[in-house]
Amino acid sequence: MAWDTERTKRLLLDAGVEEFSAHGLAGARVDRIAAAAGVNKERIYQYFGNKEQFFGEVLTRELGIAIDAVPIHGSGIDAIADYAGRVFDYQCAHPELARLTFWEGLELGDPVAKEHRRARSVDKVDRILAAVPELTREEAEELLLTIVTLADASQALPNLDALYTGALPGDAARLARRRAVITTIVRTWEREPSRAAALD
Amino acid sequence: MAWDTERTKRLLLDAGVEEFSAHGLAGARVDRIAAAAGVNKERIYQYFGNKEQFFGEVLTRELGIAIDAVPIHGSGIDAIADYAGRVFDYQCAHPELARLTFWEGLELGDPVAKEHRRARSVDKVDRILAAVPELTREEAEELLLTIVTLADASQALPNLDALYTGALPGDAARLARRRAVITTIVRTWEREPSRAAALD
DNA sequence: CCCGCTTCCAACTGAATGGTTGGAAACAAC
DNA sequence: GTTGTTTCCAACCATTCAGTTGGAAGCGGG
Repeated sequence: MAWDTERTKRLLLDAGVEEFSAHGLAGARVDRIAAAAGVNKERIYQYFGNKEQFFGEVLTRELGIAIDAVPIHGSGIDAIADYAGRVFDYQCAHPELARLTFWEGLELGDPVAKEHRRARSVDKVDRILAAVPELTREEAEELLLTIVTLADASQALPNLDALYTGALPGDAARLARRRAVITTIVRTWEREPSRAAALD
Repeated sequence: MAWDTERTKRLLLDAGVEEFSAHGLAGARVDRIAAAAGVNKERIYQYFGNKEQFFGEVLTRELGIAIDAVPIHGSGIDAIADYAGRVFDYQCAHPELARLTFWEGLELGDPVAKEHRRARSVDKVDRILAAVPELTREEAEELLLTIVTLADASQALPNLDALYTGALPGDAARLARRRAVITTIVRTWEREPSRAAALD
């Protein structure tokens, strides 16, 4: 077979998603990633520098895929509620992503590729504002943060779920209920004149 | 000085809070904990078994303190909103706790001292139901989960905050706004006839 | 003051782990 | 088919880490 370095890189990134999602940056084992990818671990250092930089690449790739996969459509608060539901669905389908995001927050503090991701976030906020012009920018920011936090947490923190609802992991009815809670919360964003007052 | 094993244990637990909160279970270093406590690390194994059990003790103690520190008072949804605000304040004052909770969710999956904590959660839900009898048990559970998730996340995940609001860490005005968002969300729980319908 | 018991620790160990290296094999150009 | 370059890997290395051990020092009881 001919050289196919892109394939090798992709194999490593795929294995990295699994490993980092499961164990985080400190807990991940470079040897395991290489073995799962069927590639020598030296390749990781050659292609990506070191473990931490590699983690950054993994996270950046997954985040990029996710943000493109869930666009905002339509207008009105229901469009945002619909968006929130689809964010939730995406997280359910790709639970690694929420875990990666949380590992990043805990282990790194400062986000990787900060500028790039910040720009993307501003873009999302712009789209929310375009869909619901009544909101202030700050309200839209808080709304987006709330959506992402709740959707991510429901995937990444099964412990809270088990504790507060007694739910078993993978309970579909539970997931549907949680989804409904989130979309309902989003819809309240427009019906609350007191909200704006609270944000003086 | 006389023997004071309780003091030694407390020193270790205190140092454990710091270390585990900062680095998680996998990232924490037993040597660092012992050094910070001014105690030999062998004491950890003698008193607590191993690193993971010690982590469990640390988390259980902190959680116990926290749950007692923030009770539910009064009745009506405003009492719950007030409770949510105080949960938020407590998390701000003790940011280690949220991080410990998140580390647990990511690294352990299954909660430590599950039965005990589950019972305490049920008790909290009971108190919410007592304060707001119109809620179903499931609604109350979702409400509590939402409160805890949002309050914890705002402390444990500065990366999301930085990304979506561009806030610098430690911005007091930002914190106050976030607090208002959470209490406002709580208050919507009673005004939404559609919520019950959504939870068929 | 001595004896049994507990608390404490310096030093050690065995196993992983992140990262490196020297060279073999695949490839392209000529 | 020879040369130069790039991809790839087995084996290696230095370090770090969780956990152990053997014994010193503090303690209460007689």
